[in-house]
Amino acid sequence: MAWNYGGDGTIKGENNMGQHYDFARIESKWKKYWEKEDLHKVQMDPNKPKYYVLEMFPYPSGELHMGHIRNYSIGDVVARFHTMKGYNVLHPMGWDAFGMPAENAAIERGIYPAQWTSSNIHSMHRQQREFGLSYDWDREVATCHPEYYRWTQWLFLLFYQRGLAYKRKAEVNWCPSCQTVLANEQVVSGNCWRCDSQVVKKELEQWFLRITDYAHRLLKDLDTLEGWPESVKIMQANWIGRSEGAEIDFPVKGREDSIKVFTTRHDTIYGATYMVLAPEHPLTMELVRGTEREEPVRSFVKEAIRRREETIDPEELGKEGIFLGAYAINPFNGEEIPIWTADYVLMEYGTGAVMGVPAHDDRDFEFTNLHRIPQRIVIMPEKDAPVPETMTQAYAADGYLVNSGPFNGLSVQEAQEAIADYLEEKGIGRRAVSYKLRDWLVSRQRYWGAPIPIVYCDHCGVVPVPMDELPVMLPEKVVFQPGTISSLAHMEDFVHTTCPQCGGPAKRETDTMDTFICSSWYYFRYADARNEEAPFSKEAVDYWLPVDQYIGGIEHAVLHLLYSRFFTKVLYDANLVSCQEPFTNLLTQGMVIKDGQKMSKSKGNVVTPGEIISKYGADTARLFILFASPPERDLDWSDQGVEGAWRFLNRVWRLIHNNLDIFTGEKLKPAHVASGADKDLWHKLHDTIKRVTEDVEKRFNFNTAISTIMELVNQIHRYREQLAAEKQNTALLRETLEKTILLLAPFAPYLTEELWHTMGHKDSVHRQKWPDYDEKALVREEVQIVIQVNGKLRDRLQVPVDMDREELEERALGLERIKGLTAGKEVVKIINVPGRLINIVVR
RNA sequence: GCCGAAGUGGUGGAACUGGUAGACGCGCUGGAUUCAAAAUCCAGUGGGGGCAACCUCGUGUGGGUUCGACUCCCACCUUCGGCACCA
Repeated sequence: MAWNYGGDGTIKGENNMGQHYDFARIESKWKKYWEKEDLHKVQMDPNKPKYYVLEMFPYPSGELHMGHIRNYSIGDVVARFHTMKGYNVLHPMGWDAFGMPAENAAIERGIYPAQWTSSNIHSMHRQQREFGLSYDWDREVATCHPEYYRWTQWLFLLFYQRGLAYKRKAEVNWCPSCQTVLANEQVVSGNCWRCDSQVVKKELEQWFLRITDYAHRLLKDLDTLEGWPESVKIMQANWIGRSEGAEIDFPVKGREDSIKVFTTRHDTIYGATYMVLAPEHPLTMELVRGTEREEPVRSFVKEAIRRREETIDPEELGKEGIFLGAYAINPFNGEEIPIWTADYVLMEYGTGAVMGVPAHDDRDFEFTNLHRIPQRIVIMPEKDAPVPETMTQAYAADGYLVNSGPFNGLSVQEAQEAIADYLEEKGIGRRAVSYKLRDWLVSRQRYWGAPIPIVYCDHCGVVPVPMDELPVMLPEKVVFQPGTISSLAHMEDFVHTTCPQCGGPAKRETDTMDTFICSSWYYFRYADARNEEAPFSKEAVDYWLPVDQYIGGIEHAVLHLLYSRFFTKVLYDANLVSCQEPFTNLLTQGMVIKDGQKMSKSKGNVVTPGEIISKYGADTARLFILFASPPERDLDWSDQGVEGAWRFLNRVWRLIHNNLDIFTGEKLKPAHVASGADKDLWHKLHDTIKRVTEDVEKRFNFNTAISTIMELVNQIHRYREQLAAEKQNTALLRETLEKTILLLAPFAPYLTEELWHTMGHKDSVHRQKWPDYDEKALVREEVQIVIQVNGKLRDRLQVPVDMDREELEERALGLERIKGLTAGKEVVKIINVPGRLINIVVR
């Protein structure tokens, strides 16, 4: 495709109109130049405002895909733009390098995970360089390197010291295919987030991080994240799931115990006709012990738990339950209500016990219908309305209390206050808040992860590895063991160790950490990536953090993004960082799709970055991706669209090369803008600068930024073609062409660098200042006014901007077409939007 | 079921604060250039009507507010995402 070129980059031959620019030569030339010049290396500089732009680091799967390229192209424009704007820009890249695929590859191909990962990193790193991404490679990190995971382990111990890491036996999510446990966030509609297998429940002793301690702050601080999409904040808020309500103690008849329930509808307390305990609730078996119901209840509980270990299809779960033969006493009216156990009550939420109010809760309504438990209406939508005998569905909305003793007549809101006050006065309950968020399960029964730095000693029990003995090295030469136990557990050399406290024999923890821990702090490490004394220095993170602009996929809305916020708050509390939120602005990019579907090998619709780069080069690929749609939306891949981007860049190339005479010869004087065509071009240039600046800076609408530059290029072409050569203003043309190249530089870094030098400049285009626009150039002398009659467009007028209102209206009314439309009618009023339109309202 | 986002030409998308709907690109049609092609350049391109000037309809559907609505309000439909026995 690229032939017929001279060594100096110009096109040879008589007709140079028809050829394409030699992207391959240009891109390899400038790539080397930039690397030699360390163009993208950054250091702390207190004299410059900092800007930290970050793309979510990738898992090193082996090859970049278009989603990556989109992610990096967006980040690169933001980085380059801010550099040109005078910021000290941190733009790093690294590898989320622990995780399952490396183990699978190891088993399939007989290659160690470390080797496989490292070779993947190499090839992806090379591709990233080809794309001309402005990373400071000196800060590159990989989470699987001991120099990195040493500090991941250090942070785990920090959490441990602060009481935020603990081990407990719990019912946890187990993925049978990945052979490991999963955090709640990693179960998507009952399936494993990674392999989509159905997840089952298992009771295991596991490590947790106490994220629930931070539930309140994680929720509250969402309000401070003005630069985040509403949708992500809502998803996090729903995930944290705060509910306000009350805890109420129900004494058990004939016993000392009482049952504590959590409810958000304590106003319906007089409607409670039964009580339900979760099958695992400690009182469930206790209440039936030694009675004739012990056996049936035991088998019910067993069965309920067994069902959870098999399939979890909420649709199939009915409302099974069994009466325990015991009664609770409603502390408000002394009524005795039967106590049941049922599998629709979860031990993990609230108190594991609920009061059943069938008349005002859909689930309770269903349950009582099934098990013939009475219902009692205590809320009516209207005050003083007759209370019906029966109902066909529960009434869960607002209303007024009935059948509720002294609280009758109160509204739901009033009753909630009054009843909560009453509970607290009598000491039989209290206001309470409950969260859906659970502690973060971080143990993984996998080899390829950061070892949890804990040893178990027969004498001393659970002992953390001292921080100065880190890292606990992951042995690289692993032999994989099929089965349910991590391969690490089979490595005797790893397992057997000595106790750091007593020196006696001890065993290491053989579970590794969830890789989401590794990715919860990497953005801090970039600030000080080679620090061997600490995860990072306070000085470095205080200078660079928080991340000003974070860019990545929406799929991490409640995974990585929630965990990272949690980590940041813990590090803040430990006085290691000064920010409470890690990411000031968040951009969630859409997917890259083709033919209406996600690109995938099985569908055969994959376009690889490699093939695009060899056919068109990096600039074309980047330009197309940024032009085809705004970043948050899905991007429809189109081969013809790529062709369009390619054509445009060639058009820019020719625009410069066909005007070379302008850039050589004598130094040109400042532009004198005289003729109408000059003024139009001058205005267009400054209008373009303004619009591109705003599109990139405020709106991230790179598609419209690029289309605006295209319009400018089209206008320059027209100017050259329609004006006789001697009438063309070369000074204006030169300024226009130079600024066009500057505006395009963040989008097409290679081509613009080449053309910048072609124009005679010696320094890199990427070290230039972003062009300013001249307010004077934006002021038009004439404007087009739209003339409407009754809101319909009927004519247009070209008038001086300063024409006064009366004259303008007179002119409008005098237009032939308007006269025809207003003849014989009464002009009711005239709307005048200055500089835009006149609307004549007639009757 | 609950929460959220989005529906605009043949197509990707634009219209930023209620003020010219369809910028820019793709595709298509016609023309220039060429022996011919590729490449490039120019012109046209929402539907219907008219020789034309123009008229008329048109932003998922139905209402409403307004001089004026893709934009605001109400109801609904479709698609996509999140949550889902959370008391």
